[in-house]
Amino acid sequence: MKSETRKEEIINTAAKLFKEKGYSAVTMRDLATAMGIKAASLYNHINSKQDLLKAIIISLAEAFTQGMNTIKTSPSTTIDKLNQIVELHVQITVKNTYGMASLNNDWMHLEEQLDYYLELRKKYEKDFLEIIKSGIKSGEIIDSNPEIIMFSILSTLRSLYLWIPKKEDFNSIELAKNLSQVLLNGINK
Amino acid sequence: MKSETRKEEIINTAAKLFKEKGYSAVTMRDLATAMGIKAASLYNHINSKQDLLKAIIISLAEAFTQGMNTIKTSPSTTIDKLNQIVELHVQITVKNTYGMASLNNDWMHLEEQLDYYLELRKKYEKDFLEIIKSGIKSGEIIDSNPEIIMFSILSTLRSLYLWIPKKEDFNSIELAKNLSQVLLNGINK
DNA sequence: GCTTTAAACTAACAATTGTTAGTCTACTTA
DNA sequence: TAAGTAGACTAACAATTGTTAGTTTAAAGC
Repeated sequence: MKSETRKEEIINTAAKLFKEKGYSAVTMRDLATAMGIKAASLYNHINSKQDLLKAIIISLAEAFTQGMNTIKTSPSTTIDKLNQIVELHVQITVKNTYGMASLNNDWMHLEEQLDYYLELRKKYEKDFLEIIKSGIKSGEIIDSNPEIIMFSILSTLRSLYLWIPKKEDFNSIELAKNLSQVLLNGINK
Repeated sequence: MKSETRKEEIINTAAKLFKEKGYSAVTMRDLATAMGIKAASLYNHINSKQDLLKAIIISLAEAFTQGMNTIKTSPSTTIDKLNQIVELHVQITVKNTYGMASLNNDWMHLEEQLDYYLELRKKYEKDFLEIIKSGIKSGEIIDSNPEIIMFSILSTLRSLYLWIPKKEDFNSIELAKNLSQVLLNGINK
């Protein structure tokens, strides 16, 4: 049984660098330096640069897919489902802030896995839109353009990685509550 | 007097490619191919790859700065100022969808101009936050965390380039109106 | 104490990168 | 018609890229 800890250390360091400069601008020598070793040594643990990106992005995309599946099949109101979606994004982003940058900005550099990623994303947005549409139908949310509603919420949630602070005392429950309030009820008094 | 048209054609093509793959992943040979010429020929018109990024980003950043200056000194209510900010983003994004991708994702690859860009961005966010805070003080908008309110609105506006359609019949006034409605009044009925 | 193994190293590779120098071609203008 | 110019070209460069091969080191397990 192979211990994965060193490999995971490399993946996490890679995610951090990818967030700072983007996948394409990070060289294997950059990554090695950040790990305190030589570039060639990386290959005792990983197969390729490409594989790092895949490891970072696909696991995140699958976490979102799984979360959405739970939410959409739950017997909740539309408003509550939207709250759960906010919580899902906050929770995943807090756990992997660096990786979220790659998911948002470097997915196009996936190669064999690109089609799979696009499938997952398409499905996620379809499910999201379905929830909004059914909320409009039931009269729970305003009868505005559903695409614009989704776009507005999703843009904010996808940008969370840029804003979520690194401090330890940070309260993710509080943030999710606050965010739901603003996203669902607006700010106009 | 040098005619700028060919140079601008190159800049626009570069912006388009930068949106698709990011600045670092686009080679000068990619750009040349997209222009239908050889890489070396590009240098009859431009100084460097770096200069292309600078030309794309800085002009946009300055447009936002100028727009914000107009808005913040106007004698409007907070709600109206926020409406004007939405309009500003929609208008600039419609005019330069490709460039907005670089502004959002490739600013860190600016070199000499990086500090200047960061200054402009910092100032913009400070002005934005000031508008929100004064709206809370005056009781126009809800007394929630101002950073979260700004983050929520700004994330949506900064992601517009990903969603705004390319079709000619697209109505940007309508989009701005719709977006303001959702961002300010929320979606909860 | 011997063997195995995880994890580092040096050296090198072929391909790709941004860029420069110098040249040719075809309009435009005097 | 001659001169100038905008804009393309070929050829080449030095540096950097991801990656491989083969070797050394030091700790763990028998």
